[in-house]
Amino acid sequence: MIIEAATKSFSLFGYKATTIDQVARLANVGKGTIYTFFRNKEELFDEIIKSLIKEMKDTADASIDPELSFYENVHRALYSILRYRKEHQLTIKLFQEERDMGTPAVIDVMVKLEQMILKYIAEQIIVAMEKGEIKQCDPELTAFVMLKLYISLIFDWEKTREPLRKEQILELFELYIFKGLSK
Amino acid sequence: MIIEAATKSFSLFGYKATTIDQVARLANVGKGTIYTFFRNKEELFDEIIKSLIKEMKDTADASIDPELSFYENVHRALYSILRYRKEHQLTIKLFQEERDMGTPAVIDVMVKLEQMILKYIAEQIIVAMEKGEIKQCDPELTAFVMLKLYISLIFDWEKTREPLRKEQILELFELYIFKGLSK
DNA sequence: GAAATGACCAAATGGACGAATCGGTCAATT
DNA sequence: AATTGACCGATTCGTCCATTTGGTCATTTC
Repeated sequence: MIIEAATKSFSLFGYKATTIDQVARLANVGKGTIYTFFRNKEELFDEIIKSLIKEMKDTADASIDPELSFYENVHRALYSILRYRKEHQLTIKLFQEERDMGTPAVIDVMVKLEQMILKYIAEQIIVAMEKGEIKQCDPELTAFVMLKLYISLIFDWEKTREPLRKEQILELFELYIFKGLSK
Repeated sequence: MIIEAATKSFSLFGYKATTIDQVARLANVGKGTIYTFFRNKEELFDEIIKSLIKEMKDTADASIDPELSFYENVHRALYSILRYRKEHQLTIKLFQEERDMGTPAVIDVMVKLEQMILKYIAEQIIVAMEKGEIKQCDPELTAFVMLKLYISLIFDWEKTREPLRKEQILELFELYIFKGLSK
């Protein structure tokens, strides 16, 4: 009940604007009860983020299709993960709070989230290299480049221009990262 | 004298923290004098940014060597332009002010700066396509991807990891954008 | 007697409001 | 005709103090 109430409140109001009193009220428990299960507000927050990360990972895993090529699978996994930022209440709120207020606890969590995504991609890259599907490269750096390219295409491009369609993003991803511009 | 004093003050204190009184004092003129040459604070600022842009353009032009390949020239031009952000007092200050305070006038200017860079790269890309050096692609979008990749490699990567050397960046740029990861 | 509770505390936050500072004007001066 | 700084309204700053916040713990509950 506490986790459910806290998730709802964090999603609606963000980390800073969520008070323990409110979570206790929403969860129909006394305030002290929360502190028998969580050492403090941040630990409660971390617990919720832990399930969020698990959920994202599962979604990404589910989006991968062994029949398809590596680059298409990376595209699918990345796309499904990054859709969270745009469509899930909690991640939207946290993303805004990080940008607008710079709440330290939120920054911490967003860094963790990015690290998890990078680790996930890097693992896929290592497998693809072992299979001989792609050239030898630094997995960490390649994952970083892929993620940044995606974020640019999905979030930054839309700030000033017409949003790109899903297939367009796939094409661009293929063109720039896999095939290369050289003739 | 006014422009010189204003440039110094903007570089040292940023846009918001620079007062017209201070510029007048530094320039050894009365405050009213400034308003006979510039309609307001923002116009004075824009004038200074105009010379900054010209300076950046000249530096980029100078860094291009017709003997070298297209991708190496793009790398050189981008690298020299982006070095401004790291080494020039004024751009450093403005970059910080945009990130930390979100001063509207500064955001405006930084958007203009980015547009100028994108336009510059797009022009280079169009020429390279005409020469048949690279595949057909959307110049605007390609310029966008190149710039974002560069910014990621030069600024974002360094936030949490060992900075990349110049040659490393060149190699990565070649690998991801030009050759592609596919075998 | 273990778990739950809410009154309680120190610390952080947020208005309220007067003082100070800001960008910009303009009559007086050079 | 060009320059100036006193001056103006608007915004920001600093300093209160009342309120709220995260967290504790003696008391109550089952």
